[in-house]
Amino acid sequence: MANDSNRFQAIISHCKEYGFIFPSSEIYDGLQAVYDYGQWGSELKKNIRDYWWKSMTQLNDNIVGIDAAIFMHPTTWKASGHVDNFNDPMIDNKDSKKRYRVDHLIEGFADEQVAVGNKQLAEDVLSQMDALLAKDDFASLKKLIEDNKIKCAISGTSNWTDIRQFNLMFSTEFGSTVSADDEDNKVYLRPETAQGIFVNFLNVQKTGRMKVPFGIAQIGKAFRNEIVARQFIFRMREFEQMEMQFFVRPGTEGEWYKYWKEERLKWHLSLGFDPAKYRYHDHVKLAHYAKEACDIEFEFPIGFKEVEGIHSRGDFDLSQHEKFSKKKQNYFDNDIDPATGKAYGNYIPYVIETSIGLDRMFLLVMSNAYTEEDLSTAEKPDSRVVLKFPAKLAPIKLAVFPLVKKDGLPEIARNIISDCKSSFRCFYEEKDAIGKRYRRMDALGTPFCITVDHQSKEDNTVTIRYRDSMQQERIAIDKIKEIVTAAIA
RNA sequence: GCGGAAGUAGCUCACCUGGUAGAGCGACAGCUUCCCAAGCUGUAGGUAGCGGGUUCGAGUCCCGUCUUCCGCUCCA
Repeated sequence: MANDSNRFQAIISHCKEYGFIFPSSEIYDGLQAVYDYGQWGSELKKNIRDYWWKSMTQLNDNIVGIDAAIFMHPTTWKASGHVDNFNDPMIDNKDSKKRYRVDHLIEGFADEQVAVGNKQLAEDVLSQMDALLAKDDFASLKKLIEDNKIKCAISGTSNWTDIRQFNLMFSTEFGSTVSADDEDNKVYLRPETAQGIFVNFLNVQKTGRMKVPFGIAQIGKAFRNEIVARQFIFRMREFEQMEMQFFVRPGTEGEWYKYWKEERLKWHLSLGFDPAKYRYHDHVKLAHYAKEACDIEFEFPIGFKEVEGIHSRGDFDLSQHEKFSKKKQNYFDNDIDPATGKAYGNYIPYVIETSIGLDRMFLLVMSNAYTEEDLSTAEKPDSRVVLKFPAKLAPIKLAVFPLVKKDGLPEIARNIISDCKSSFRCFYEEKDAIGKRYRRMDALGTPFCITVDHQSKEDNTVTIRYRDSMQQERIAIDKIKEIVTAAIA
Protein backbone atom coordinates (compact mmCIF):
# COMPACT_ATOMS: atom_id res chain seq x y z
CA MET A 1 0.00 0.00 0.00
CA ALA A 2 2.83 2.35 0.84
CA ASN A 3 4.26 1.79 -2.59
CA ASP A 4 0.93 2.52 -4.25
CA SER A 5 0.62 5.70 -2.27
CA ASN A 6 4.11 6.71 -3.36
CA ARG A 7 3.22 5.89 -6.91
CA PHE A 8 0.16 8.10 -6.71
CA GLN A 9 2.27 10.93 -5.33
CA ALA A 10 4.81 10.37 -8.08
CA ILE A 11 2.07 10.63 -10.72
CA ILE A 12 0.79 13.87 -9.21
CA SER A 13 4.30 15.32 -9.16
CA HIS A 14 4.94 14.21 -12.70
CA CYS A 15 1.70 15.82 -13.86
CA LYS A 16 2.76 19.13 -12.41
CA GLU A 17 6.41 18.90 -13.39
CA TYR A 18 5.71 18.18 -17.03
CA GLY A 19 2.83 20.55 -17.69
CA PHE A 20 -0.14 18.21 -17.42
CA ILE A 21 -1.99 19.44 -14.35
CA PHE A 22 -1.49 22.40 -12.02
CA PRO A 23 -3.37 23.22 -8.81
CA SER A 24 -5.81 26.02 -9.55
CA SER A 25 -4.76 29.57 -8.68
CA GLU A 26 -1.56 28.24 -7.22
CA ILE A 27 0.09 31.64 -6.76
CA TYR A 28 -2.74 32.45 -4.35
CA ASP A 29 -2.18 29.20 -2.44
CA GLY A 30 -4.55 27.27 -4.61
CA LEU A 31 -8.24 26.57 -4.46
CA GLN A 32 -9.23 23.34 -2.80
CA ALA A 33 -10.12 20.51 -5.14
CA VAL A 34 -9.86 22.58 -8.29
CA TYR A 35 -7.17 21.92 -10.88
CA ASP A 36 -6.03 23.40 -14.17
CA TYR A 37 -4.90 21.39 -17.15
CA GLY A 38 -1.59 22.60 -18.60
CA GLN A 39 -0.12 22.58 -22.07
CA TRP A 40 0.15 18.80 -22.37
CA GLY A 41 -2.71 17.90 -20.04
CA SER A 42 -5.16 19.87 -22.14
CA GLU A 43 -3.99 18.00 -25.25
CA LEU A 44 -4.35 14.63 -23.58
CA LYS A 45 -7.75 15.54 -22.18
CA LYS A 46 -8.91 16.75 -25.55
CA ASN A 47 -7.75 13.51 -27.18
CA ILE A 48 -9.67 11.42 -24.65
CA ARG A 49 -12.73 13.60 -25.14
CA ASP A 50 -12.51 13.30 -28.93
CA TYR A 51 -12.07 9.55 -28.76
CA TRP A 52 -15.21 9.18 -26.65
CA TRP A 53 -17.23 11.61 -28.77
CA LYS A 54 -16.28 9.86 -31.97
CA SER A 55 -16.99 6.40 -30.60
CA MET A 56 -20.43 7.54 -29.43
CA THR A 57 -21.67 9.80 -32.19
CA GLN A 58 -19.72 9.05 -35.34
CA LEU A 59 -19.71 5.30 -34.90
CA ASN A 60 -23.37 4.99 -33.86
CA ASP A 61 -25.78 6.40 -36.38
CA ASN A 62 -28.57 6.47 -33.79
CA ILE A 63 -26.66 8.66 -31.33
CA VAL A 64 -26.35 12.42 -31.72
CA GLY A 65 -24.63 14.99 -29.57
CA ILE A 66 -25.75 18.22 -27.96
CA ASP A 67 -24.10 20.95 -25.94
CA ALA A 68 -26.59 22.27 -23.41
CA ALA A 69 -25.93 25.27 -21.19
CA ILE A 70 -24.57 24.94 -17.69
CA PHE A 71 -27.30 27.24 -16.39
CA MET A 72 -30.72 25.65 -16.36
CA HIS A 73 -34.10 26.73 -15.13
CA PRO A 74 -34.16 26.20 -11.34
CA THR A 75 -37.20 23.95 -11.59
CA THR A 76 -35.04 21.46 -13.46
CA TRP A 77 -33.33 20.59 -10.19
CA LYS A 78 -36.57 20.28 -8.30
CA ALA A 79 -37.76 17.83 -10.94
CA SER A 80 -34.52 15.88 -10.92
CA GLY A 81 -34.57 15.55 -7.14
CA HIS A 82 -31.31 17.38 -6.57
CA VAL A 83 -32.86 20.19 -4.53
CA ASP A 84 -34.71 17.97 -2.09
CA ASN A 85 -32.73 14.79 -2.02
CA PHE A 86 -29.25 16.13 -1.66
CA ASN A 87 -29.54 18.92 0.84
CA ASP A 88 -28.82 16.96 3.94
CA PRO A 89 -28.67 18.77 7.28
CA MET A 90 -25.70 17.56 9.32
CA ILE A 91 -24.84 17.63 12.98
CA ASP A 92 -21.56 16.85 14.75
CA ASN A 93 -21.02 15.38 18.16
CA LYS A 94 -18.50 17.61 19.89
CA ASP A 95 -16.99 14.81 21.94
CA SER A 96 -16.55 12.06 19.39
CA LYS A 97 -16.17 14.46 16.45
CA LYS A 98 -18.45 12.12 14.59
CA ARG A 99 -20.73 13.67 12.00
CA TYR A 100 -24.27 12.49 11.36
CA ARG A 101 -26.98 13.25 8.90
CA VAL A 102 -29.75 14.59 11.08
CA ASP A 103 -32.40 12.36 9.57
CA HIS A 104 -30.24 9.25 10.01
CA LEU A 105 -29.57 10.14 13.62
CA ILE A 106 -33.23 10.63 14.48
CA GLU A 107 -34.35 7.59 12.50
CA GLY A 108 -31.79 5.52 14.37
CA PHE A 109 -33.23 6.78 17.63
CA ALA A 110 -36.74 5.91 16.46
CA ASP A 111 -35.66 2.39 15.58
CA GLU A 112 -34.24 1.94 19.05
CA GLN A 113 -37.48 3.09 20.62
CA VAL A 114 -39.49 0.66 18.53
CA ALA A 115 -37.16 -2.11 19.64
CA VAL A 116 -37.87 -1.39 23.30
CA GLY A 117 -41.59 -1.02 22.75
CA ASN A 118 -41.96 2.77 22.61
CA LYS A 119 -43.67 2.69 19.26
CA GLN A 120 -45.71 5.78 19.94
CA LEU A 121 -42.68 7.90 20.84
CA ALA A 122 -40.87 6.77 17.71
CA GLU A 123 -43.77 7.81 15.51
CA ASP A 124 -44.11 11.17 17.21
CA VAL A 125 -40.43 11.95 16.83
CA LEU A 126 -40.41 10.96 13.19
CA SER A 127 -43.45 13.01 12.31
CA GLN A 128 -42.01 16.03 14.11
CA MET A 129 -38.76 15.52 12.27
CA ASP A 130 -40.46 15.41 8.89
CA ALA A 131 -42.37 18.59 9.64
CA LEU A 132 -39.25 20.42 10.79
CA LEU A 133 -37.13 19.19 7.89
CA ALA A 134 -39.76 20.44 5.48
CA LYS A 135 -39.50 23.90 7.04
CA ASP A 136 -35.70 23.82 7.30
CA ASP A 137 -36.18 24.63 10.97
CA PHE A 138 -32.76 23.59 12.19
CA ALA A 139 -33.02 25.19 15.61
CA SER A 140 -36.12 23.16 16.45
CA LEU A 141 -34.56 20.04 15.01
CA LYS A 142 -31.61 20.44 17.33
CA LYS A 143 -34.04 20.95 20.20
CA LEU A 144 -35.84 17.77 19.18
CA ILE A 145 -32.57 15.87 19.38
CA GLU A 146 -31.69 17.36 22.74
CA ASP A 147 -35.16 16.98 24.23
CA ASN A 148 -35.09 13.27 23.45
CA LYS A 149 -31.53 13.01 24.75
CA ILE A 150 -30.41 11.37 21.54
CA LYS A 151 -26.85 10.26 22.05
CA CYS A 152 -23.85 9.70 19.85
CA ALA A 153 -23.11 6.00 19.53
CA ILE A 154 -19.38 6.63 19.89
CA SER A 155 -19.12 9.10 22.74
CA GLY A 156 -22.47 8.36 24.37
CA THR A 157 -23.04 12.08 24.93
CA SER A 158 -25.60 14.58 23.72
CA ASN A 159 -23.08 17.34 23.26
CA TRP A 160 -24.07 18.47 19.75
CA THR A 161 -23.05 21.30 17.46
CA ASP A 162 -25.66 23.39 15.68
CA ILE A 163 -27.21 21.81 12.64
CA ARG A 164 -25.67 22.89 9.39
CA GLN A 165 -26.80 22.32 5.88
CA PHE A 166 -24.58 20.82 3.27
CA ASN A 167 -25.45 22.05 -0.21
CA LEU A 168 -24.53 19.84 -3.07
CA MET A 169 -25.15 22.46 -5.72
CA PHE A 170 -23.36 25.73 -6.28
CA SER A 171 -25.75 28.60 -6.74
CA THR A 172 -25.35 32.05 -8.18
CA GLU A 173 -27.38 35.17 -8.96
CA PHE A 174 -29.12 35.34 -12.25
CA GLY A 175 -29.98 38.64 -13.89
CA SER A 176 -29.53 42.08 -12.47
CA THR A 177 -32.90 42.77 -10.89
CA VAL A 178 -33.05 42.68 -7.14
CA SER A 179 -35.89 40.69 -5.77
CA ALA A 180 -37.28 40.76 -2.27
CA ASP A 181 -36.92 37.02 -2.24
CA ASP A 182 -33.39 35.80 -2.98
CA GLU A 183 -34.74 32.51 -4.22
CA ASP A 184 -36.28 34.23 -7.24
CA ASN A 185 -32.90 35.02 -8.73
CA LYS A 186 -31.14 31.87 -7.71
CA VAL A 187 -29.79 29.55 -10.38
CA TYR A 188 -27.57 26.56 -9.92
CA LEU A 189 -24.48 25.44 -11.71
CA ARG A 190 -25.54 22.04 -12.97
CA PRO A 191 -24.42 19.11 -10.82
CA GLU A 192 -24.75 16.73 -13.76
CA THR A 193 -25.04 17.11 -17.52
CA ALA A 194 -27.84 14.58 -17.86
CA GLN A 195 -30.69 17.02 -17.24
CA GLY A 196 -29.60 19.15 -20.21
CA ILE A 197 -30.24 16.08 -22.31
CA PHE A 198 -33.62 15.26 -20.76
CA VAL A 199 -35.06 18.74 -21.16
CA ASN A 200 -34.02 18.66 -24.83
CA PHE A 201 -35.28 15.16 -25.42
CA LEU A 202 -38.21 16.18 -27.63
CA ASN A 203 -36.28 18.96 -29.39
CA VAL A 204 -33.69 16.49 -30.56
CA GLN A 205 -36.12 13.68 -31.22
CA LYS A 206 -38.35 15.85 -33.42
CA THR A 207 -35.76 17.96 -35.25
CA GLY A 208 -33.42 15.03 -35.69
CA ARG A 209 -36.31 12.70 -36.66
CA MET A 210 -34.87 10.22 -34.18
CA LYS A 211 -36.58 6.88 -33.70
CA VAL A 212 -36.43 4.89 -30.49
CA PRO A 213 -34.02 3.42 -29.63
CA PHE A 214 -31.68 6.39 -29.92
CA GLY A 215 -29.16 8.23 -27.81
CA ILE A 216 -28.12 11.78 -27.02
CA ALA A 217 -24.53 12.37 -25.98
CA GLN A 218 -23.05 15.34 -24.22
CA ILE A 219 -19.70 16.39 -22.84
CA GLY A 220 -19.55 19.22 -20.39
CA LYS A 221 -18.61 20.69 -17.06
CA ALA A 222 -20.57 19.95 -13.92
CA PHE A 223 -20.15 21.26 -10.39
CA ARG A 224 -20.57 19.63 -7.00
CA ASN A 225 -19.83 21.06 -3.63
CA GLU A 226 -18.28 17.91 -2.21
CA ILE A 227 -17.78 17.64 1.52
CA VAL A 228 -14.28 16.42 1.15
CA ALA A 229 -12.73 16.70 -2.20
CA ARG A 230 -9.38 15.07 -2.41
CA GLN A 231 -7.40 12.47 -4.25
CA PHE A 232 -6.15 14.85 -6.90
CA ILE A 233 -8.42 15.07 -9.95
CA PHE A 234 -10.38 12.01 -8.89
CA ARG A 235 -12.87 14.13 -6.98
CA MET A 236 -13.07 17.77 -7.98
CA ARG A 237 -15.61 20.50 -7.39
CA GLU A 238 -15.55 21.42 -11.05
CA PHE A 239 -15.32 18.45 -13.33
CA GLU A 240 -16.23 17.24 -16.78
CA GLN A 241 -18.66 14.50 -17.65
CA MET A 242 -19.15 12.51 -20.81
CA GLU A 243 -22.71 11.25 -20.75
CA MET A 244 -25.01 9.46 -23.12
CA GLN A 245 -28.69 8.94 -22.46
CA PHE A 246 -30.15 6.15 -24.53
CA PHE A 247 -33.93 6.19 -24.98
CA VAL A 248 -35.62 2.83 -25.36
CA ARG A 249 -39.04 1.25 -25.56
CA PRO A 250 -40.32 0.24 -22.10
CA GLY A 251 -39.80 -3.46 -21.64
CA THR A 252 -36.53 -3.48 -23.56
CA GLU A 253 -34.52 -1.63 -20.92
CA GLY A 254 -33.07 -4.85 -19.50
CA GLU A 255 -31.42 -5.91 -22.74
CA TRP A 256 -30.20 -2.38 -23.50
CA TYR A 257 -28.78 -2.04 -20.03
CA LYS A 258 -26.87 -5.24 -20.59
CA TYR A 259 -25.79 -4.07 -24.04
CA TRP A 260 -24.35 -0.76 -22.83
CA LYS A 261 -22.78 -2.34 -19.79
CA GLU A 262 -20.78 -4.59 -22.08
CA GLU A 263 -20.24 -1.99 -24.78
CA ARG A 264 -18.74 0.53 -22.39
CA LEU A 265 -16.22 -1.94 -21.02
CA LYS A 266 -15.25 -2.80 -24.58
CA TRP A 267 -14.56 0.87 -25.19
CA HIS A 268 -12.11 0.95 -22.30
CA LEU A 269 -10.41 -2.22 -23.45
CA SER A 270 -10.15 -0.86 -27.00
CA LEU A 271 -7.47 1.45 -25.65
CA GLY A 272 -5.36 -1.58 -24.89
CA PHE A 273 -5.64 -1.44 -21.12
CA ASP A 274 -5.26 -4.56 -18.99
CA PRO A 275 -8.69 -6.22 -18.46
CA ALA A 276 -7.53 -7.40 -15.04
CA LYS A 277 -7.49 -3.78 -13.92
CA TYR A 278 -11.21 -3.46 -14.63
CA ARG A 279 -14.23 -4.80 -12.83
CA TYR A 280 -17.95 -4.19 -12.59
CA HIS A 281 -19.54 -3.15 -9.36
CA ASP A 282 -23.27 -3.79 -9.37
CA HIS A 283 -25.21 -1.50 -7.09
CA VAL A 284 -27.30 -3.14 -4.43
CA LYS A 285 -28.66 0.02 -2.88
CA LEU A 286 -30.07 2.07 -5.73
CA ALA A 287 -30.47 5.81 -6.04
CA HIS A 288 -33.96 7.30 -6.15
CA TYR A 289 -34.12 7.23 -9.94
CA ALA A 290 -32.48 3.91 -10.71
CA LYS A 291 -33.85 0.50 -11.57
CA GLU A 292 -30.52 -1.16 -12.22
CA ALA A 293 -27.07 0.34 -11.90
CA CYS A 294 -23.43 -0.61 -12.03
CA ASP A 295 -20.06 1.04 -12.04
CA ILE A 296 -17.08 0.23 -14.15
CA GLU A 297 -14.21 0.35 -11.71
CA PHE A 298 -10.54 0.64 -12.50
CA GLU A 299 -7.63 -0.23 -10.28
CA PHE A 300 -6.07 3.16 -9.69
CA PRO A 301 -2.94 3.43 -7.52
CA ILE A 302 -5.41 4.32 -4.74
CA GLY A 303 -7.37 1.11 -5.29
CA PHE A 304 -10.38 0.10 -7.36
CA LYS A 305 -12.48 3.21 -7.98
CA GLU A 306 -15.46 4.11 -10.10
CA VAL A 307 -14.63 5.63 -13.44
CA GLU A 308 -17.96 5.15 -15.21
CA GLY A 309 -21.55 4.38 -14.29
CA ILE A 310 -24.25 2.64 -16.31
CA HIS A 311 -27.75 3.23 -14.94
CA SER A 312 -31.16 2.06 -15.97
CA ARG A 313 -33.19 5.14 -15.05
CA GLY A 314 -36.61 4.00 -16.23
CA ASP A 315 -38.88 6.91 -17.16
CA PHE A 316 -38.08 8.72 -13.93
CA ASP A 317 -36.45 11.80 -15.43
CA LEU A 318 -38.78 12.40 -18.34
CA SER A 319 -41.83 11.76 -16.15
CA GLN A 320 -40.58 14.21 -13.58
CA HIS A 321 -40.04 16.85 -16.24
CA GLU A 322 -43.47 16.18 -17.65
CA LYS A 323 -44.93 16.66 -14.20
CA PHE A 324 -43.04 19.83 -13.34
CA SER A 325 -43.20 21.47 -16.78
CA LYS A 326 -46.71 20.26 -17.60
CA LYS A 327 -45.40 19.48 -21.09
CA LYS A 328 -45.98 16.02 -22.52
CA GLN A 329 -42.77 14.06 -22.94
CA ASN A 330 -44.36 11.31 -25.02
CA TYR A 331 -42.88 9.57 -27.98
CA PHE A 332 -45.15 8.04 -30.59
CA ASP A 333 -43.87 4.68 -31.71
CA ASN A 334 -45.14 3.57 -35.13
CA ASP A 335 -43.48 0.20 -35.04
CA ILE A 336 -45.83 -2.76 -34.93
CA ASP A 337 -45.97 -4.77 -31.74
CA PRO A 338 -45.99 -8.42 -32.90
CA ALA A 339 -47.99 -9.36 -29.82
CA THR A 340 -50.96 -7.18 -30.73
CA GLY A 341 -50.44 -6.47 -34.40
CA LYS A 342 -50.79 -2.76 -33.63
CA ALA A 343 -48.34 0.11 -33.28
CA TYR A 344 -46.72 0.50 -29.88
CA GLY A 345 -48.22 3.99 -29.70
CA ASN A 346 -47.54 6.73 -27.17
CA TYR A 347 -45.21 6.26 -24.26
CA ILE A 348 -42.50 7.94 -22.26
CA PRO A 349 -39.28 6.19 -23.22
CA TYR A 350 -37.10 4.48 -20.67
CA VAL A 351 -33.53 5.60 -20.33
CA ILE A 352 -30.19 3.84 -20.07
CA GLU A 353 -27.47 6.22 -19.01
CA THR A 354 -23.76 5.85 -19.49
CA SER A 355 -21.80 8.45 -17.58
CA ILE A 356 -18.04 8.66 -17.44
CA GLY A 357 -15.91 11.26 -15.70
CA LEU A 358 -13.50 12.78 -18.19
CA ASP A 359 -11.11 13.81 -15.44
CA ARG A 360 -11.25 10.32 -13.96
CA MET A 361 -10.58 8.88 -17.38
CA PHE A 362 -7.60 11.22 -17.64
CA LEU A 363 -6.32 9.92 -14.32
CA LEU A 364 -6.95 6.37 -15.48
CA VAL A 365 -4.95 6.93 -18.66
CA MET A 366 -2.19 8.63 -16.72
CA SER A 367 -2.07 5.92 -14.02
CA ASN A 368 -1.91 3.30 -16.67
CA ALA A 369 0.80 5.07 -18.63
CA TYR A 370 3.11 6.15 -15.85
CA THR A 371 6.08 3.79 -15.72
CA GLU A 372 9.40 4.00 -13.95
CA GLU A 373 11.97 1.78 -15.63
CA ASP A 374 15.33 0.68 -14.34
CA LEU A 375 17.74 0.57 -17.28
CA SER A 376 20.89 0.00 -15.28
CA THR A 377 23.75 -1.96 -16.77
CA ALA A 378 26.89 -3.33 -15.19
CA GLU A 379 28.70 -0.17 -16.27
CA LYS A 380 26.29 2.45 -14.96
CA PRO A 381 23.00 2.92 -13.22
CA ASP A 382 20.24 4.32 -15.42
CA SER A 383 16.51 4.80 -15.24
CA ARG A 384 13.72 6.58 -17.03
CA VAL A 385 10.18 7.72 -16.46
CA VAL A 386 8.00 7.03 -19.46
CA LEU A 387 4.33 7.66 -20.11
CA LYS A 388 3.13 4.76 -22.21
CA PHE A 389 0.02 6.40 -23.60
CA PRO A 390 -1.92 4.77 -26.38
CA ALA A 391 -0.50 6.61 -29.40
CA LYS A 392 -3.91 8.00 -30.34
CA LEU A 393 -4.18 9.75 -26.97
CA ALA A 394 -0.62 11.05 -26.67
CA PRO A 395 -0.38 14.86 -26.46
CA ILE A 396 2.57 14.91 -28.86
CA LYS A 397 2.68 12.30 -31.60
CA LEU A 398 6.05 12.96 -33.14
CA ALA A 399 9.30 14.64 -32.07
CA VAL A 400 11.96 15.49 -34.64
CA PHE A 401 15.60 16.07 -33.71
CA PRO A 402 18.63 17.05 -35.74
CA LEU A 403 21.45 14.94 -34.35
CA VAL A 404 23.62 18.08 -34.25
CA LYS A 405 22.43 21.60 -34.75
CA LYS A 406 24.58 22.40 -37.77
CA ASP A 407 25.50 21.11 -41.21
CA GLY A 408 21.96 21.61 -42.49
CA LEU A 409 20.44 18.99 -40.22
CA PRO A 410 18.07 21.42 -38.43
CA GLU A 411 16.69 22.50 -41.80
CA ILE A 412 15.85 18.93 -42.77
CA ALA A 413 14.22 18.37 -39.37
CA ARG A 414 12.16 21.55 -39.72
CA ASN A 415 11.00 20.44 -43.14
CA ILE A 416 9.75 17.16 -41.71
CA ILE A 417 7.84 19.07 -39.05
CA SER A 418 6.22 21.42 -41.51
CA ASP A 419 5.20 18.46 -43.62
CA CYS A 420 3.57 16.66 -40.67
CA LYS A 421 2.18 19.33 -38.39
CA SER A 422 -1.11 19.79 -40.15
CA SER A 423 -1.81 16.08 -39.62
CA PHE A 424 -0.78 15.65 -35.98
CA ARG A 425 1.00 17.39 -33.12
CA CYS A 426 4.77 17.58 -33.58
CA PHE A 427 7.64 18.82 -31.43
CA TYR A 428 11.04 20.12 -32.51
CA GLU A 429 14.11 20.02 -30.27
CA GLU A 430 17.78 20.62 -31.03
CA LYS A 431 19.24 21.23 -27.60
CA ASP A 432 21.29 18.77 -25.53
CA ALA A 433 22.52 15.26 -26.23
CA ILE A 434 20.24 13.07 -28.31
CA GLY A 435 19.65 10.62 -25.46
CA LYS A 436 18.49 13.38 -23.21
CA ARG A 437 16.01 14.54 -25.82
CA TYR A 438 14.64 11.01 -26.13
CA ARG A 439 14.17 10.82 -22.38
CA ARG A 440 12.42 14.17 -22.25
CA MET A 441 9.96 12.94 -24.84
CA ASP A 442 9.47 9.71 -22.85
CA ALA A 443 8.41 11.82 -19.90
CA LEU A 444 5.71 13.44 -22.05
CA GLY A 445 4.65 10.17 -23.60
CA THR A 446 5.59 10.96 -27.19
CA PRO A 447 5.38 7.64 -29.04
CA PHE A 448 7.76 8.44 -31.92
CA CYS A 449 11.03 10.32 -32.22
CA ILE A 450 12.80 11.01 -35.50
CA THR A 451 16.50 11.81 -35.64
CA VAL A 452 18.07 13.45 -38.66
CA ASP A 453 21.77 12.68 -39.17
CA HIS A 454 24.38 13.21 -41.86
CA GLN A 455 23.28 10.14 -43.74
CA SER A 456 19.88 11.77 -44.13
CA LYS A 457 21.49 14.28 -46.47
CA GLU A 458 22.76 11.44 -48.63
CA ASP A 459 19.75 9.13 -48.93
CA ASN A 460 16.73 10.84 -47.34
CA THR A 461 16.46 8.35 -44.49
CA VAL A 462 16.20 9.00 -40.78
CA THR A 463 16.13 7.03 -37.56
CA ILE A 464 12.76 6.40 -35.94
CA ARG A 465 12.90 5.55 -32.26
CA TYR A 466 9.98 3.85 -30.50
CA ARG A 467 9.06 5.04 -27.05
CA ASP A 468 8.11 1.78 -25.36
CA SER A 469 10.79 -0.52 -26.74
CA MET A 470 13.45 2.18 -27.25
CA GLN A 471 14.23 0.32 -30.49
CA GLN A 472 15.44 2.25 -33.53
CA GLU A 473 14.93 1.73 -37.21
CA ARG A 474 16.11 3.39 -40.38
CA ILE A 475 13.22 4.60 -42.51
CA ALA A 476 12.67 6.84 -45.50
CA ILE A 477 11.64 10.42 -44.71
CA ASP A 478 8.57 10.14 -46.90
CA LYS A 479 7.29 7.20 -44.81
CA ILE A 480 7.14 9.15 -41.56
CA LYS A 481 3.70 10.64 -41.90
CA GLU A 482 2.26 7.32 -43.01
CA ILE A 483 3.71 5.41 -40.05
CA VAL A 484 2.50 7.90 -37.47
CA THR A 485 -0.91 8.32 -39.04
CA ALA A 486 -1.44 4.57 -39.04
CA ALA A 487 -0.43 4.30 -35.40
CA ILE A 488 -2.83 6.97 -34.21
CA ALA A 489 -5.82 5.93 -36.29
C1' G B 1 -15.26 19.85 9.76
C1' C B 2 -11.94 16.91 13.36
C1' G B 3 -6.99 14.63 14.52
C1' G B 4 -1.78 14.07 12.92
C1' A B 5 2.43 15.79 9.81
C1' A B 6 4.57 19.38 6.73
C1' G B 7 5.43 24.25 4.24
C1' U B 8 13.30 27.16 2.47
C1' A B 9 15.27 28.17 -5.66
C1' G B 10 11.05 24.77 -10.95
C1' C B 11 12.11 19.70 -8.16
C1' U B 12 14.58 16.90 -3.91
C1' C B 13 16.62 18.65 0.29
C1' A B 14 20.61 21.07 3.83
C1' C B 15 21.55 25.14 7.39
C1' C B 16 22.95 20.95 14.23
C1' U B 17 20.93 23.75 20.38
C1' G B 18 18.61 31.83 17.15
C1' G B 19 23.59 35.86 14.20
C1' U B 20 20.46 38.55 7.96
C1' A B 21 20.40 31.30 2.95
C1' G B 22 23.45 26.66 0.34
C1' A B 23 23.86 21.91 -2.66
C1' G B 24 22.34 18.39 -6.31
C1' C B 25 19.12 17.89 -10.23
C1' G B 26 16.36 20.94 -13.59
C1' A B 27 16.00 25.50 -16.74
C1' C B 28 18.37 29.09 -19.95
C1' A B 29 22.85 30.75 -23.15
C1' G B 30 27.20 28.81 -25.35
C1' C B 31 30.86 24.84 -26.31
C1' U B 32 31.42 19.67 -27.18
C1' U B 33 28.85 15.41 -29.07
C1' C B 34 27.26 10.77 -35.49
C1' C B 35 21.89 7.87 -31.66
C1' C B 36 19.45 6.85 -25.32
C1' A B 37 19.76 10.98 -18.91
C1' A B 38 23.98 12.75 -14.90
C1' G B 39 31.15 16.07 -20.53
C1' C B 40 32.74 21.61 -20.13
C1' U B 41 31.77 27.07 -19.27
C1' G B 42 28.54 30.73 -17.92
C1' U B 43 23.63 32.87 -16.36
C1' A B 44 19.09 33.37 -14.04
C1' G B 45 16.13 32.04 -9.84
C1' G B 46 14.52 32.46 -2.76
C1' U B 47 11.93 39.46 1.44
C1' A B 48 12.57 30.78 4.09
C1' G B 49 3.64 30.14 2.92
C1' C B 50 1.52 34.67 5.18
C1' G B 51 0.78 37.90 9.63
C1' G B 52 2.12 39.06 14.50
C1' G B 53 5.15 38.39 19.00
C1' U B 54 9.81 37.46 22.02
C1' U B 55 14.95 39.18 21.06
C1' C B 56 20.28 43.68 19.94
C1' G B 57 19.22 39.98 16.11
C1' A B 58 14.55 34.50 13.80
C1' G B 59 14.32 30.12 8.37
C1' U B 60 15.71 28.64 13.36
C1' C B 61 11.58 30.07 19.65
C1' C B 62 6.02 31.40 20.63
C1' C B 63 0.90 32.61 18.79
C1' G B 64 -2.44 33.12 14.82
C1' U B 65 -3.71 32.19 9.79
C1' C B 66 -3.55 29.86 4.89
C1' U B 67 -2.25 25.69 1.97
C1' U B 68 -0.83 20.64 1.15
C1' C B 69 -0.37 15.45 2.59
C1' C B 70 -2.13 11.12 5.78
C1' G B 71 -6.33 9.25 8.66
C1' C B 72 -11.69 9.99 10.03
C1' U B 73 -16.50 11.90 8.49
C1' C B 74 -19.94 12.36 3.64
C1' C B 75 -20.76 10.87 -1.26
C1' A B 76 -26.20 10.40 -6.69
